[in-house]
Amino acid sequence: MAEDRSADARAADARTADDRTAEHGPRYDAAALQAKWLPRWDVLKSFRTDDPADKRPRKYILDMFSYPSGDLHMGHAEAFALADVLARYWRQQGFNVLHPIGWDSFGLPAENAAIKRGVDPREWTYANIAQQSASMKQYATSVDWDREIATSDPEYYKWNQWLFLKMYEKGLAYRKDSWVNWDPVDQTVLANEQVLPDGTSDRSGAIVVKKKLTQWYFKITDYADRLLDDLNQLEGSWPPKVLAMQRNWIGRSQGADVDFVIEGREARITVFTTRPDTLYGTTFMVVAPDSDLAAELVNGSTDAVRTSFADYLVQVQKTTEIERQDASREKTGVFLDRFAVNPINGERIPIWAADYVLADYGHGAVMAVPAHDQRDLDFARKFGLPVRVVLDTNQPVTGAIPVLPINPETGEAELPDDLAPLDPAHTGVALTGDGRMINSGSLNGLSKSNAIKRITEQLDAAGNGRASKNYRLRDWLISRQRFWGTPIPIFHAEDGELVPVPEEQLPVRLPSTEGLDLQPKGISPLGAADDWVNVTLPDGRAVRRDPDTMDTFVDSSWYFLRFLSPRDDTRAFDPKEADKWAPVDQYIGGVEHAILHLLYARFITKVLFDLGYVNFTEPFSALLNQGMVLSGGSKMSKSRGGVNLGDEITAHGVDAIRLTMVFAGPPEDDINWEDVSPAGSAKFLARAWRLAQDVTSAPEIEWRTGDHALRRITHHFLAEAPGLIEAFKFNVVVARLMELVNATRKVIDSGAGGADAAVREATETVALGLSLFAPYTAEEMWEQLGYPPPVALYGWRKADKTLLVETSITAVFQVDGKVRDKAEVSPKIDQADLEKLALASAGVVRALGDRSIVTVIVRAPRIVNIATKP
RNA sequence: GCCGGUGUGGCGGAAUGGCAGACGCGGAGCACUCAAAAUGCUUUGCUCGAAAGGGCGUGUGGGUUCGAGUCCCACCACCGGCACCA
Repeated sequence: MAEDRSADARAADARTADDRTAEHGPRYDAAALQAKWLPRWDVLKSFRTDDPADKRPRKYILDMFSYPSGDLHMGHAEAFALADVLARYWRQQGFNVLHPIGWDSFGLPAENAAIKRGVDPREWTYANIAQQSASMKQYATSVDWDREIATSDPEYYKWNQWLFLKMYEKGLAYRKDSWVNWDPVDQTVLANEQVLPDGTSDRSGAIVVKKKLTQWYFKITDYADRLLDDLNQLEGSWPPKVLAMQRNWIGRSQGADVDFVIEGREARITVFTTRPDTLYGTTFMVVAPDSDLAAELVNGSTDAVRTSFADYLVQVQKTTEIERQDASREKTGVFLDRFAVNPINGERIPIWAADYVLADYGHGAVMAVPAHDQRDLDFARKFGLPVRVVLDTNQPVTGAIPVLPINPETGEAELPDDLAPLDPAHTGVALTGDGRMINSGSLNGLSKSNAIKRITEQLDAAGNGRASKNYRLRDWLISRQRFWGTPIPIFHAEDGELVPVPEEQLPVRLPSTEGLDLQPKGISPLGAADDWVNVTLPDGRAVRRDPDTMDTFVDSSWYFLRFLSPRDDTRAFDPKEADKWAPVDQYIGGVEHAILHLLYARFITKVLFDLGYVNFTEPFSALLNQGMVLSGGSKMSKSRGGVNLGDEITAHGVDAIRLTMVFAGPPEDDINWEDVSPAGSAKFLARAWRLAQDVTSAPEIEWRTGDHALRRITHHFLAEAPGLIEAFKFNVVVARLMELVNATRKVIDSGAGGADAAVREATETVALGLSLFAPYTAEEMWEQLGYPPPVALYGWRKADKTLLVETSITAVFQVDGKVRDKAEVSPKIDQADLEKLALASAGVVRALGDRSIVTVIVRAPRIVNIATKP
């Protein structure tokens, strides 16, 4: 083996060995660096952004603020490391960067902990905030601590109440009595967005039940179209997944409302359908059994129907949400012995009640077209209802309108022979594809989309239908029957009148918990705070305060604006500051908020736009979803154990943990902590740090005199890194830094030594680059190199273009696409010379053998490919 | 079922249509050491071969191209979201 090694390598072996025994120099000590720099940075306050005269361009970099439920964990460590890279990067690029921090400090965990320990939620919350902010400072996030906010401060939640009142004025906050999601463990209502797909609460994990209650709602459905359409603006700067999830959640369907006359009922029943083209194929109607409509229709029916319906309703209400959503479940239903009239052909169709129709979507009733809708077909086959095909899916959509065979007896088009085998009545498979209309009067021959257009016009003209849209999105239920939240600023008069709390009386502060039982019991604990809840108005009326608190997602729906003027006690935020800084240029957070928080924040931003407080309609111009940190393949949490951030920091140092987070892979990807090496990161940091120890030249040294090859590597790094950062390829930047460190090490050990100018230049570049990821190490290096702190405020250096020009290039010679030889050539070599060189090279000659050349592709100076045949 | 995403060494991952596997982890060997740790150096896709040098190789199958991890078509697998939403 030893024979293969170069003389240089052996010399290096010997030298490093000697150095180590001889020197006993200082060792890299992460804990010591943290202890040294943290207090100094505290004094410097380098990341304040409050100078109104600052003329630099601005960037607003924000990570989703954290819930102070304990100390920081690995998930925070990843998110904050990533966001901090961007904040520090843009600062280096000459931007005035706003990177604030705050605490989403209202909510159930504080309240539950308070109940458990018998203390005020305030104590628990603010103790946690103190602990987390200390950890965050140690973690060296480059934030402006002067702008720190906590949503549980009255100075903050006052403005939640202000926002509520504004929305109330505009009719966007309203009360209604409705079926709501009820969490039986936390004893509070939940928004739809907080119910997981398996029907459990996202907080407590309890199976959510339905309860009929009067609650406060925000009218987010008024904004459904804008929330959906404006997603197009975010295309390319938000993750496709989040855009898809939001679109899905809003769930807009286009179609038509169709009015059906009901026998024995004055008012018509309107149904929503996305397939008005199939109106001729409607053979029955279905209403949701739990709708008011069903109850009313049953009332007007026979005793027998009333009995069977009552039984059915009991059965339906016993069904859990989870069972109900199972599409493979057998269809159930009862005939109501009532009839509707199809407006297009006057046909009399029976009305059924069945739980596959939902009371709170559309109008709670559907026109059933079994031939072209699978659910209707399943129902029709179960209960022996007729199936009529009105769209021939065998016919091509384009081309001449086919001539349809007419049955002379009925005068109707017959099912074409080739369609008969597909008859849904027999196959049980609905025909949902496109084709040509049949059995549909004036629609015959039209394609699906043309028929939809035509029939909608016809219905509209006749006054019994119109184009219509429906949404999956529901209004946002914001009341919570819990203590630790923003009180809703409304008085209830005895006659039921709602009296908004006058703005000048805000904030409506939470009372002391003294004497209050916070134990969840289904009604808000605030209702029992007699002194607080009972108020006499100036006009002498005795009123009661609304005892509920707001969903904490109200707090987080506008907090990014509060950071802009965090101490302003005259308004929620200063619109002038909003003009300057907002919207957020880069938002960073977990994908778990893809719908909840992001949808609400987008909604409130649009409301504030409509109210004239901001001049933009989307709060977050770009979004990055960091992955999760996993341990043993599953998400880490306090209950499940896993890796503890504090322990990791103690073992490897803050810088090594931060570096590990960014080096692990692309930011969006999950990190399996077992797959990465914080010890390896620490080793690299020590290597980088040692470079600064070894530099012996003074800061004034002339770069140009240094090692040329190393200078080229340095300047390639300077040229390449910014693009990589902006593409979020932090891991690649770290890799390039490692290469730069390795190259510098080599020059020190086996080249010009620590006095070389290029060694200083490279080491300074390492410090500047490293300051994005490992602030302590970078700061220490910077000081060692002879500069005052903070390294974070030194600008990025421009690459010297003359050093980027290649002087020699490795040309690759291929035969039939396989590399057979290489040669060092001038970048200016011309095509003919390169071809000659290739054809003459030993590797090419050997590979060619006696094969004959078909073509030679030359792309000077990089590649020659010779295509051959035997 | 619909929508979004991802498939590259033992592992994390890199690669404007032009040398696949940068950088790191892990492994192997060596140096230093009484020894170990730490550190440094060398090496490391699989495979045939003593070597020189071959063959294979980016989920599968096709296609475009002188040339495909990258572009196109059709699949497969996995992850995530939605789903009796008319």
